[in-house]
Amino acid sequence: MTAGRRGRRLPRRFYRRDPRVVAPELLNKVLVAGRRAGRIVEVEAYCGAEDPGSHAFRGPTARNATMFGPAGGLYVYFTYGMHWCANAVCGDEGVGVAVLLRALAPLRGLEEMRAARLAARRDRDLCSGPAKLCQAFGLDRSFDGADLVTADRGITVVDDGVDPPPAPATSVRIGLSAGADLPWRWYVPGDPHVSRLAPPPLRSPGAASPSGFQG
DNA sequence: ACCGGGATGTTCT
DNA sequence: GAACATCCCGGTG
Repeated sequence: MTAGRRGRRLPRRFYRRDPRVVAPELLNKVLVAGRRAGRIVEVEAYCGAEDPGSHAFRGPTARNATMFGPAGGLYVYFTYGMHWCANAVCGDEGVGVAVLLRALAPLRGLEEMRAARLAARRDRDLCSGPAKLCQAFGLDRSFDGADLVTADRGITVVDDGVDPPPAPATSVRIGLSAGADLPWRWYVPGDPHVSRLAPPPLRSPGAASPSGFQG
């Protein structure tokens, strides 16, 4: 068949670059897992040994091993005792860099997502956070190390013809202590499925008031 | 709308 | 023992 309306998978060379380049290009691509699909609207870059906020900052461990594997791998980790988060591994093998998938706009398989996300009162809350989207898609440890390029375990990222936003919104990353000042978050301006407009206000004397915009 | 706190357990010091 | 790339609920305005 043709590539079709579901789009075509991203080649390995797409991932095999600096995560700060890959991240904004992942915006408006589509994450597909089984019958569920969602458009990527928010991402963050994690930059390995040069990034104190990255799990890979102190080198390989059992937990972060996937980050040091081939580009296009899916790094799924467990945090806060109950949540899973998913990243697309980037760069050269052995480097330990990745892009965190932070929010999606649900496209297909909404019934399954609702069943997996009983706490979500509105559809816009199904995938509006890194752990929410993993819960909605049923992503857990069993998906760690899946290859997005070959749709290993049924999960992949496709391009369905929608370009990334020409002027993506940027901010510092959400929820970090180390590396909190690095502006490596990108999102689709105005999209209601983004997790938050701006990170929790870090109050400092004389700081300018944040100027977020979104309908 | 905007807070504040609790849940929950793996990973690393 | 502390930290943690989070989420949800219940308070208050």
